[in-house]
Amino acid sequence: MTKTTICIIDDHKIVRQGLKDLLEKLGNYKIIHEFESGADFLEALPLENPADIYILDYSMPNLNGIEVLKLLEKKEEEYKVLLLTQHFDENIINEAYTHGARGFLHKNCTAHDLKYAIDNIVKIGYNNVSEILKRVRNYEDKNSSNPKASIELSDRELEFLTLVCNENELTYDQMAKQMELSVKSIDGYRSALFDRFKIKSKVGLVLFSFKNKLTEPFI
Amino acid sequence: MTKTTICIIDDHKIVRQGLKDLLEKLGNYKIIHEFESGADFLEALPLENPADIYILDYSMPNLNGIEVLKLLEKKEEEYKVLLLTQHFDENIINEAYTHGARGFLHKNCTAHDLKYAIDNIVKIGYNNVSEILKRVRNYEDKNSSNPKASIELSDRELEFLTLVCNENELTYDQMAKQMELSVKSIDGYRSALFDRFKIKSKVGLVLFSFKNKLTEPFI
DNA sequence: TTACCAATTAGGGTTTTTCCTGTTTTTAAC
DNA sequence: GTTAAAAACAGGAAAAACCCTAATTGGTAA
Repeated sequence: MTKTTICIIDDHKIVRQGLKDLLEKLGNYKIIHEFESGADFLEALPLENPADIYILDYSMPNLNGIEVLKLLEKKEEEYKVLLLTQHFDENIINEAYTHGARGFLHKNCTAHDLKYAIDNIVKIGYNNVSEILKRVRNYEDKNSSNPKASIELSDRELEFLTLVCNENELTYDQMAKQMELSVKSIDGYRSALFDRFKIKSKVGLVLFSFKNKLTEPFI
Repeated sequence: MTKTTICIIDDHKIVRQGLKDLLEKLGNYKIIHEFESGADFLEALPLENPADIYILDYSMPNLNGIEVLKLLEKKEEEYKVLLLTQHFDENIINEAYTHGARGFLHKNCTAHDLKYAIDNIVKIGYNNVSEILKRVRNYEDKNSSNPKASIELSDRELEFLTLVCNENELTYDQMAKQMELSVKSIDGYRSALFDRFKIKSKVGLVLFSFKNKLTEPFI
């Protein structure tokens, strides 16, 4: 019986090791590739001997799992990706599925869950077709009326945003002094980001920044 | 040669598995206990055969690593704890050390880092004494002038805080309507929380709430 | 009953934020 | 150099946030 071949993309050595061990104990699985970042993985494509399934971590520095999925979508080859996450987040699941993820698992799942998901994906293509369809539909609905904000930030914008999200609770006046700008320039940055992010308050800036990991989280 | 005995406390099976595998491959280490939550671990104390070192995950549901450390401090027995974290956070490191952690590692460390830290802790008691002292001193300084805020919240306060941290970016006026209170009552809640949390702005409320996980994070 | 506490409401003030419509200065491109 | 785009700056006004002090209400403990 040929074994299911697997590729793991996760920045944590320990997680890679754990998965490897777990899977090989389950038998019938063989890890044939490992990458410690999304960038490394993408660079290595197309693989000479593709794996049957790609286990991809969501939270990685630089490129997170969703971003990797988006880039994979553009490739000609098909990659069956099972996304692994630390926390359970509806939005991430929805977005992952709309960008081609075949399944979704929490890192705290049992060996049985993992086996079940992998086998389903390899055999049927998806872990749970009806759930995926539901989520993709919902997510696209929401997005059509609310087009994705651009989150390209200039150095200066990032500096401003960092000050806004800073625990010192600076006023725009104080930010102006720190950035050696007039309050009016700060107001310009504020206004520009409000427009781009479709928000309407300082708190909105903080929430958006956290949600999109634009500034260093301290949590 | 007797092996160094280890206890692992981590809510993720995969991480436990990975650590176990990694350590046993390094030789000279033996995992003798595993717990999947801080609560389980604390309940099992005192252990019949204590481990030489306790590898504790920071981010766990219910009780995080710091909270576990705080409860361990009250015990008579001594537990040499090496704290593992996902993200690198100065505050967590500082707080962990002030509450008795012997060492600190990022989950993405190498097997060598892990081995080095464990051996140091078992032999010397601490991973890096001078760094720890520095951090503990700094942290206590900050805390003495800024005593810990009380984070007991009434139902109504929590409701208010939830609205503040809500993505809808409500004004206090709108919150008043939703909570069926006058703006002045809302202002009362605001002011009370500002005092208790030693903050001075709406953004401060959001940051504090996230930091202390007072409201449901969406991140 | 009285005294007290917490939650709520009020009035009225200052500061900050937000939102306009502009102008000037810098930078980059041709 | 000219020109176009981006970044910085301005005045002013309305809204919201912030900060006092104090009164009212309702429950409850002495």
